[in-house]
Amino acid sequence: MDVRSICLGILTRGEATGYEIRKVFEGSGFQHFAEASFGSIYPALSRLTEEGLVSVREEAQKKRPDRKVYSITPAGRSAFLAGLMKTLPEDRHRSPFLFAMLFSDLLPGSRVRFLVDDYIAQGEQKLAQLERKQKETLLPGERFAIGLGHTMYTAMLEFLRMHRGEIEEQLPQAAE
Amino acid sequence: MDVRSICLGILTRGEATGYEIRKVFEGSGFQHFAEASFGSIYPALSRLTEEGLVSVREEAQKKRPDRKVYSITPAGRSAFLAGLMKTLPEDRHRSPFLFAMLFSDLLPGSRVRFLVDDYIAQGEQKLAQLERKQKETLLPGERFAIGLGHTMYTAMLEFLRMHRGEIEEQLPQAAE
DNA sequence: TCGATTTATATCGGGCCTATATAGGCTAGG
DNA sequence: CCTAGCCTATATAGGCCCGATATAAATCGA
Repeated sequence: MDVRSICLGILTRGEATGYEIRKVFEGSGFQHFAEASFGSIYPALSRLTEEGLVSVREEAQKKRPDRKVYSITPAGRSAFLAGLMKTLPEDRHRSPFLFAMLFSDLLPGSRVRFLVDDYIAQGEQKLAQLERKQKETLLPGERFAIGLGHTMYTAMLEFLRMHRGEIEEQLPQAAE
Repeated sequence: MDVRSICLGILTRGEATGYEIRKVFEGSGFQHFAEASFGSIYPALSRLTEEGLVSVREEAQKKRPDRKVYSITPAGRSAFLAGLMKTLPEDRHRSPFLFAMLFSDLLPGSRVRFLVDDYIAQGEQKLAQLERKQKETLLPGERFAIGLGHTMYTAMLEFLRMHRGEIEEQLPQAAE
């Protein structure tokens, strides 16, 4: 989803600063389907303000950068929901790990084993994070999204443990 | 993975045109972890040629645009493998569908049901495609990547069928 | 006490995608 | 038989987004 919609979506739940919007998707168990960087959030909020879809309240703090608290306007809420009524873009998944595994026959067996170990460890961390999140009070949609992530990471880890041997067993012609 | 590496990777398996590189990831069962558009492939191949990592052979066809067939050079092969030996970037997954589900409480129930139906249908198509691909002769790494995709899509579909009720049951305050 | 982390905004360069342009051949349906 | 749409094939421009960097002070931990 584009960063504009991400910002509007967060703001439907209450006012927030750019910094806070970023943190919602940072280490919070949502990264498996949406995220946005500062470099895109701040320009997006500026443009949304120009267009009247959000409003700003500047809290000039003593000796700190001005805290700009954004709120969604009625026009912004309409635009956000209108966006969700149009055809959604397709999912996009990028996995440098799986791409690398495509060429496991060209890599030293030790490298393949390391990459698999590392990927499993990362998956376990994300699973633990999702489980922590599941204990919090969540909206139905949030519970659903977290639950789906949990299911998929669990299935992924099981597959990795079951099938890693198929790419780690080096064929004779490949050098170790 | 960056487009440069994707191009080099394909070319380790044999020469190809930009058009053919694109097609490898188009409807071929690999889209769930890697893809690249023409708009990035052609510039990437030009730069790789300048850098000596690939070489071109121009086949001037009668009344057709020149077919530029690219081959990887020894330097290109080294650079590609060196890239796979460095720390890999993390996976990045974007799902406008799951993002929209986060706001299922703000949407009409009919819209939520439509989106879920559509997403399930798409998932079934991808699963069928992966199963067709599994019947082909594949390298171990390819079989592994396709198998993992199959496992995850299967788990995803099961979750969707089991839990869709949790977001489709509208709470009283939400309008239909 | 001093360094690291956190809060907080902003910009620049670069990478990648979408849409568009060009152009002729093939194929299926009317 | 014609023609519309798709396939092959390369290329560019505009725009979106990310990563890195800059700035600046407060707070927390060793």
